[in-house]
Amino acid sequence: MATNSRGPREVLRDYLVKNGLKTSRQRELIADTFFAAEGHLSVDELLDRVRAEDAGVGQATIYRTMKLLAKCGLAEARQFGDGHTRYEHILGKREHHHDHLICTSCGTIVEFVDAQIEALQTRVADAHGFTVVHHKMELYGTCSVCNAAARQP
Amino acid sequence: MATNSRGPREVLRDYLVKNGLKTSRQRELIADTFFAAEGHLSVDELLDRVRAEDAGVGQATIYRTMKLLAKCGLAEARQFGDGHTRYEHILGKREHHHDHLICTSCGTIVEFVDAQIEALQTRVADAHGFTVVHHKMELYGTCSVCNAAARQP
DNA sequence: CTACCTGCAAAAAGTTTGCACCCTC
DNA sequence: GAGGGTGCAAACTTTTTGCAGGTAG
Repeated sequence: MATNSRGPREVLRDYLVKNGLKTSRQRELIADTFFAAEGHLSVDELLDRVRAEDAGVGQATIYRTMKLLAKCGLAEARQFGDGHTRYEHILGKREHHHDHLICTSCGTIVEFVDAQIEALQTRVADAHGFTVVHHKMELYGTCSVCNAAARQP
Repeated sequence: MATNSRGPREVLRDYLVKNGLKTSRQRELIADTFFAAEGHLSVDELLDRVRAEDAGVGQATIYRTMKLLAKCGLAEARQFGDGHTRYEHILGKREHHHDHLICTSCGTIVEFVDAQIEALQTRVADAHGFTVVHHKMELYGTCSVCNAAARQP
């Protein structure tokens, strides 16, 4: 139960210790910067923000650290097809996994969870002999504001 | 009504003529090879198959032709996060939308549709005032073969 | 002091583009 | 015959890797 209250830094440290790895100024800075940011950062964006704090950080370190964060369950890589890998933070979201509603008109992104859908996904996977580890679901359309605007221009 | 019975070659030709472009041996070979194959080919795979027929085809031609097929609504590019762009044929699948189960171990991709999930997606969207136009759902995990292999190495 | 970690730069990997020649229309 | 199409190779982009030197434990 105390386990659930650990923050990113603690989860990272535990993982490092457990695997004989070391903490470093850069790793903590990158993790902090990543978790301080909203939503889905590309490696470029993250690098910019990290360098605003410490201009000496190399891009290779960002790549290496993000893979590390992904391995210890703190981050997840996402591909939106624009050629840039983006990372999303998922700490504490394991039980509260979320999906996305994306407004193609104004760009608003709403997160949601639907237990019934999750259950059905598992059922579908079972039917095909798959064991699902994670999933992505994105619903694209127009939000209420844009819908209203379209009706009364 | 005759419109719906046009095959890929006809759709492609129409598009070319309409846009002042030209047919070519390579374009038809690539389109034929692509449509003769089962779903989700990477550019590499497609290039191999095309070269089995005509070893002289350049990879740039594959890239250019696939973009062309995407433009005329015959194919759709997809990114499953393994660093390879894959194309899926969508002719006649407009009404038969489907989602994907992806094996992170061997790369197998299974298509599925689940009406209940689709219905629930609409319900969720409604609850947030969204009107969904299209969506993407990908379930990542391990397929039955890889599950079995993992249990008995 | 012994790994591990970092920054740099070179290397990979995937995709695009410039160019001279070829082929449709 | 003119303008698009092709193959080749070079250019680009994004990510990975090799190395020499730095640093945590």
